[in-house]
Amino acid sequence: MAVTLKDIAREAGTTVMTVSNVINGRYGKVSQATVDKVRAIAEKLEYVPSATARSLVARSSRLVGVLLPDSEGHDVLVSPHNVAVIGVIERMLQEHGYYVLLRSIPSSDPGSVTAALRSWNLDGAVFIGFLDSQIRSMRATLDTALVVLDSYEKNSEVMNVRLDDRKGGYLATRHLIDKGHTRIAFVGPRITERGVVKERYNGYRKALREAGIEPDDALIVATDVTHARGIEAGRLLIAQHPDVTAVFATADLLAAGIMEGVRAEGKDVPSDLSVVGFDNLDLATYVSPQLTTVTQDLTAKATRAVELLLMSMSSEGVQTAETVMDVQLVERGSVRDLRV
Amino acid sequence: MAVTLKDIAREAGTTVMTVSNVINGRYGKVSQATVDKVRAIAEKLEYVPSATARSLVARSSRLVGVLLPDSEGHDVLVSPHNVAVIGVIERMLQEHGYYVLLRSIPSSDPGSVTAALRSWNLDGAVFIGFLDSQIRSMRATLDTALVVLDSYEKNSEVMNVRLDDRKGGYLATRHLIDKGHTRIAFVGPRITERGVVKERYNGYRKALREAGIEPDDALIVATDVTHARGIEAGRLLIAQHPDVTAVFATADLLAAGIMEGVRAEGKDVPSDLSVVGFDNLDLATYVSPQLTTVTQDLTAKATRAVELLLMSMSSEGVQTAETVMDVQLVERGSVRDLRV
DNA sequence: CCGCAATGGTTTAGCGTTATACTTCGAGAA
DNA sequence: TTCTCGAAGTATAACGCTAAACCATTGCGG
Repeated sequence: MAVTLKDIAREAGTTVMTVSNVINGRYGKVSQATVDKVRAIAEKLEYVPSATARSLVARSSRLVGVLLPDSEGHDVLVSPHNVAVIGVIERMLQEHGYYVLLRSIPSSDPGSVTAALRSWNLDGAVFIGFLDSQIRSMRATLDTALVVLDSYEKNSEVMNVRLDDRKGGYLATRHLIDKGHTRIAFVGPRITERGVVKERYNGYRKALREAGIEPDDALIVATDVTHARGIEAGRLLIAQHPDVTAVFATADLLAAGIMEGVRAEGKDVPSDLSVVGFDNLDLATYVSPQLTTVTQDLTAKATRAVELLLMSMSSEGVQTAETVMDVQLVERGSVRDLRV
Repeated sequence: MAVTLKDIAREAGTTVMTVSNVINGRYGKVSQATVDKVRAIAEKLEYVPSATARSLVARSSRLVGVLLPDSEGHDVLVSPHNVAVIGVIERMLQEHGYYVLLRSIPSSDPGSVTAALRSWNLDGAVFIGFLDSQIRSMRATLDTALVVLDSYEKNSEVMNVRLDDRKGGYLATRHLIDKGHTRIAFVGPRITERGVVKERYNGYRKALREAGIEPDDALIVATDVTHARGIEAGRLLIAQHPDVTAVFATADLLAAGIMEGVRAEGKDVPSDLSVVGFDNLDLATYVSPQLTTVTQDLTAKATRAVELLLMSMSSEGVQTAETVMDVQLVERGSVRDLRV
């Protein structure tokens, strides 16, 4: 039995409404004496207002849904990247008096789960790592302030915060070119019509073109983003592309695998093959040589997402459809300078 | 404006109560015709019951708090280990119709934040990765079903699910002994009065003793659990303990660092030094040689925690004070067999 | 054709809050 | 003296839902 306003009112010999006024600091209508008495009693009884009752009358729950694709025990929540983002989001929202409802969404029928969420009268929601089709289906059932992370849909309906992946791809490739490389492979998931990979690929092409190098489709290795597949890719490059001196991998996991694959073929990184990754996971500093990679400021990204959400919730009429976060190259030891 | 029972009732020409009965499948009191009509309308209007209103009357929120220590951007939520656990917990609770309220708790004054959580009338809570003092302070302000993960307090008040760390330490050390090692170092955080490290250390001692080897305090290296510190530890071992042929590290991160430190000194794993880790992170298979390590079944652990919580919430009067999860050794490539 | 039960509802009240309108009391202005 | 006004409350209703008690109509055995 939680303590309610009623309990305090009874003990203070006043009405529920007066107690409510005191608790909420609406002192205009209450004498100092009453304020003090009520406060003392509330303190003594360890009163905590009921969030459910409040949301009911306020038509606002102070609840923000953070939704992730359900990955059957792997992938998205597990990605260190997203985890850090969630941590920052939670802390920021907490600071602003919001609570985070964490929810994994099965890839089949995402709409049904979002419908369930609607029952909580969310003030806002953050979607992390969803496909565009899923976003649409979820958006349809969930009607709140919304910020999406890392979507590539040109959907002006939702606010989106994403990386400048193209620049990332450009930076990585450009760096390799600057170090004298000309035969540069691209290793990543299959390139689709639009999306992260496509953007990174575009950056890669741009850097090549700028340097007067014609992109060669034979140097594209499509593979899953896992360490094991990285190893395969590394071996394959060594075995079948002796002319290739450098690789741009779209993920550190892949890059780390490639490094190992190269070693498995009796060659070495960076002397026989230079590698640049993407993400700057902790892992990048655990491997040896340490991985040169493209990094993003996760905190900045999460912060931006929350800022947008907060603005949108306070309905200050935001219309920043898309925020593109900057990206940087971190030079470490996995690239060889061919010019010396 | 969310659709309410009232809206449906109006459209169906009946009362709110009847609609409520239909929605909740209490068909005893309703004619088939009415059931069909109401359902059709509810469907059409995309009615979703208000969770807040329901919790208010039901005195149960279907909400479970998952609380983590606030780590200022690092440590606990970030630990891949906990992340996986949270994922499993969320999924299981979701299956049982519960929602997860994720909350990071500042180490200073944990009680104040838990008080805030009380406002949500949580049905249950899971504490992950807290110190005993924090657990006590939080327990005091939060009055729900509770399961704690990885506590070492002998606190029969709360249900606790933890690893068999002692066995882990034993298994790791025993394995090294079986492979012919006798000078075995212990690398981990400082050993405290009680806790994870102490347990693992006890297992280490037990294995040594059993083999007739007297534990030598000189072989204990106390250090933080980071990759960088692992490197230092590895170098130190090579430089100052040439007689040591094997190490048990209490964390994979540390073990991976040690392997690199060894290499930095121009030596090799496992030929010059054998290494066994603990945790079986993904990382363990990314390093080369792959790391022999102690593994736990995270899914089983999370599952057990949720089972206990569910039982406790349905107040079936559980009193399993402590569940100790089993642990296993995974043999990979970081241990040399000295007997051959 | 009365009484009684089943069928299919409706009404009332209450969960813990808050917004809004209304009351009471005393003091100062007209 | 009456009128007005501010201070300090109180009373009522509403948020969306459910439990529980309360009708109304029909059908049927006695």
